[in-house]
Amino acid sequence: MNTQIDYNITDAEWEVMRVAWAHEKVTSKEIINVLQQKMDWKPATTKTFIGRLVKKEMLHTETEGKKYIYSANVSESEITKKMLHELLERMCDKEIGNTIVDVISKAPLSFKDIENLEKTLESKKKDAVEEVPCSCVPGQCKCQNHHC
Amino acid sequence: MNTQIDYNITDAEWEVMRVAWAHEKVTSKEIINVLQQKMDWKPATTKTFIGRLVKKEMLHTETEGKKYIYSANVSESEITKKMLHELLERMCDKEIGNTIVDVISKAPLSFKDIENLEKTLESKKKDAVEEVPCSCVPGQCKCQNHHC
DNA sequence: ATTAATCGTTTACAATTGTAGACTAAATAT
DNA sequence: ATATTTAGTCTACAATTGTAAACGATTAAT
Repeated sequence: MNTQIDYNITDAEWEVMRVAWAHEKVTSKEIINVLQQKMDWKPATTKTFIGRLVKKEMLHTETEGKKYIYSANVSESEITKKMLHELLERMCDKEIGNTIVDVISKAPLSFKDIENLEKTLESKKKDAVEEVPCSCVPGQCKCQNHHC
Repeated sequence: MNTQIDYNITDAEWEVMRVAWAHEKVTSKEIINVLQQKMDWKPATTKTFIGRLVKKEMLHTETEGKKYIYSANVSESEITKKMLHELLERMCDKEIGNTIVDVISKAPLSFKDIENLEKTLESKKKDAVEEVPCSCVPGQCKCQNHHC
């Protein structure tokens, strides 16, 4: 399908992508402006990141005359979810529940959000288990020593 | 208090920390063994990471005779939460709710986890808002253009 | 008492990331 | 038409990260 996009994105590149995500189409000038404000980056700096993102195929370019118009090739939620997933992968599955509890307790949520979350939990009950099994390699989790 | 620990941890260093977190106290030998298995790292490689973590004060060393015993200076949940927080910081506050919905729908959860989450949501209703305000810089979020 | 195995420290080195100037070609302004 | 701004590409360079060998001081084995 798509020629295997490199989904790895650095912090700096993320700033650029956020501008792309905020607009269907952007010019480099707009990206440069926004990041000059927010990050205090010199135009050249932003240009470098744009270039790297194009090479990685995270940004798509359309030629309009000789100027380029950029647009994101991957959606924000796609990338965000992937990063979140990677982070949760690093911990024992047993701890994911509590971790989400913590996230929720600190998150700014609307009533509607809470409602959606409740619904999600409701439907989650169908595939819930009595006890989540440990997902770690021996030596990288306490579960292997004691009883968790 | 503590002399300002560098909380930035790389992927490779994380692997080392997981071994430290799994034991109250560990020797380098144990860390090296686990990661030789899991990551196929040469002992020297693991040693490098241990050294860097000690320098960053993420790992504490106790001298027992002439050997060192390592232990984590920062808890796993502390670091995990911080990383999660940083990730969520990168997106518009308005989207956090939906993002958590997604996380939950993919997470392995026990009945007990679900119960805890429901309780958390319940208490969250107290400080829920009608509409979460956008948290973005102009140009980095659609909220500034259209109405979200 | 030597030899061999360990353990922590140093040094090495390529790849990635952050930061940006310089160069070149095209577009605009005068 | 010529000067100036703009936009994309190239080059640069230090810091961080991944990967590991080499070295020096011990400790353990023979």
